[in-house]
Amino acid sequence: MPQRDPCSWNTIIAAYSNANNLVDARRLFEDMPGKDHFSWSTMMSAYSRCGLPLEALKLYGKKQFLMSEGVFTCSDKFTASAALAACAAIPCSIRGKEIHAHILRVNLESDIVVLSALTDMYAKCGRMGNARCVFDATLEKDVVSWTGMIGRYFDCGRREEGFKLFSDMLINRVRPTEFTFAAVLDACSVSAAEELGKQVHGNMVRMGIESSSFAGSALVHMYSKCGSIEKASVVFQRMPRRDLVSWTTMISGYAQNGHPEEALRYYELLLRSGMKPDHVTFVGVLSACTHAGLVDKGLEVFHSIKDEFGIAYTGDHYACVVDLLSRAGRFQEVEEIISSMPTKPNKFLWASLLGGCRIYRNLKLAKMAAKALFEIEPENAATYVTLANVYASNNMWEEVERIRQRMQKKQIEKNPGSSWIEIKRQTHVFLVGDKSHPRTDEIYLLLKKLHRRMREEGYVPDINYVLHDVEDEQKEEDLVYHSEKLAVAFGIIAGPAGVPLKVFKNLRICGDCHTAIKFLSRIADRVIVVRDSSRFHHFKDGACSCRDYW
DNA sequence: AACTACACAA
Repeated sequence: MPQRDPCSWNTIIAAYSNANNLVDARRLFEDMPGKDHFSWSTMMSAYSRCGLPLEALKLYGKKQFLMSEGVFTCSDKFTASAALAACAAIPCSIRGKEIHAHILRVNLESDIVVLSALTDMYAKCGRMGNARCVFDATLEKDVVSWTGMIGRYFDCGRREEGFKLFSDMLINRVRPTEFTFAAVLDACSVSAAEELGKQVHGNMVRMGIESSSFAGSALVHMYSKCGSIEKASVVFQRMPRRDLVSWTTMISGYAQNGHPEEALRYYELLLRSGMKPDHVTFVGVLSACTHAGLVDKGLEVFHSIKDEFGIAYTGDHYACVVDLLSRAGRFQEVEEIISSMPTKPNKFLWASLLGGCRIYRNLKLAKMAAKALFEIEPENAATYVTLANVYASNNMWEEVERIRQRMQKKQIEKNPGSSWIEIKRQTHVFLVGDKSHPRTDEIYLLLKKLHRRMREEGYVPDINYVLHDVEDEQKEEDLVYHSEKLAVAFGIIAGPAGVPLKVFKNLRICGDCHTAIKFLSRIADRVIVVRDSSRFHHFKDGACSCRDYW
């Protein structure tokens, strides 16, 4: 190679860094005579991007030392923001505060990018107050300053403040980018605020940025999570460029919304388009097989991950395949998979297994799964309740009582079940037996009336679910007033006619409610969608999209 | 050259 000037050294270091080839980038970096700011910041960013923020900070320390030796005469904003980004990747980093102090000393606090990085660092280290101070102190905020702060509010669940800031941003006439919309739409997805999401979609159309694959995927995701799979599909069809994320979003959306065959069809289309699926894609495909009860197809897909696509299994893949097998009662194969795993099963794998054991009353494996779960997350009430259910279904009532006592002693409280429904952009939340809603009288009257009709049509309340559900301690008559039934009844009363009712629940839907809502969908002639903690149920004409396989 | 970054089932 000919004699290289600093510029060509840097070019090659940057090329290696961009290819995430840290080894060669670092080798060149070490060999380079007269490293400048560019070399240092490029190397640091590469470490952060590859998940090695501590290495980035080590380099920053070295550079600081060289500065004190007089090698550098001035500080550099690029290096400073790279250092802040590294701190942001380390939760609770106190190094960030030191770097902040240094930035103030060398007068870099007027650079807008440094300020964004600083805001982000504080927020990601859990210091929302400090982050907001820096944000407020940023004069001439640009779209990145706004988007970053908005996103951080959503990250920590401060939804209202995030939306408020988004509207402030629009008032300040800062034009959002697809980054901004992605953050806002994600917040809509989490809370299933479809009306709001729709309005945001409208804004995007007006600004002409809905069709990029980045923002388009966020839209597909939002509509899927709100149970509007048709709208998700329309957005997907209209996207001029679809990347792997778009496809994966669509596949998972179909899987969750009770269209496993569509999910698998889109997986085939994806393969035919020549794109290569990644580890996330397979989570969606496997969950489609699980929901459809297509066990052998699922196993075929599972094996293809490694054999055909050469992708290493993740803990999530193992959890998916155990879910697939457990729901089908194929415990022999579950045991084989667990013993062949190179890593320790994660909590989701154990929870899936425990869930399957409840269906098939498999006490032996239930005990094993519960034991593992008690170690991983001793505070989780669901483990106790499910294990108690397995004992109950084996008529081992003393064991059930023992678990109850153990929970009491450890003061483990069950997560209260709640359901909610959005009507005219207002969210109405219900707890079991809730009488706090202003229209409680109408709701209870309607439920009583519907209950009588359901009985006439052959509905039998399933008292088993008094025990089986997480909301279990209710007496039989309380089944009628489970939160999901209250929300559905309110939807029938207050929701616009002819529009599907969409109810959301923080826990899994109760089995009796599942049966009852099937009847309700026919009697009230309504499409009722219930999104519970694990999936969607689309009820129509007395049947559910899950075909009772859940 | 730096800051914000869409997909995953329990």
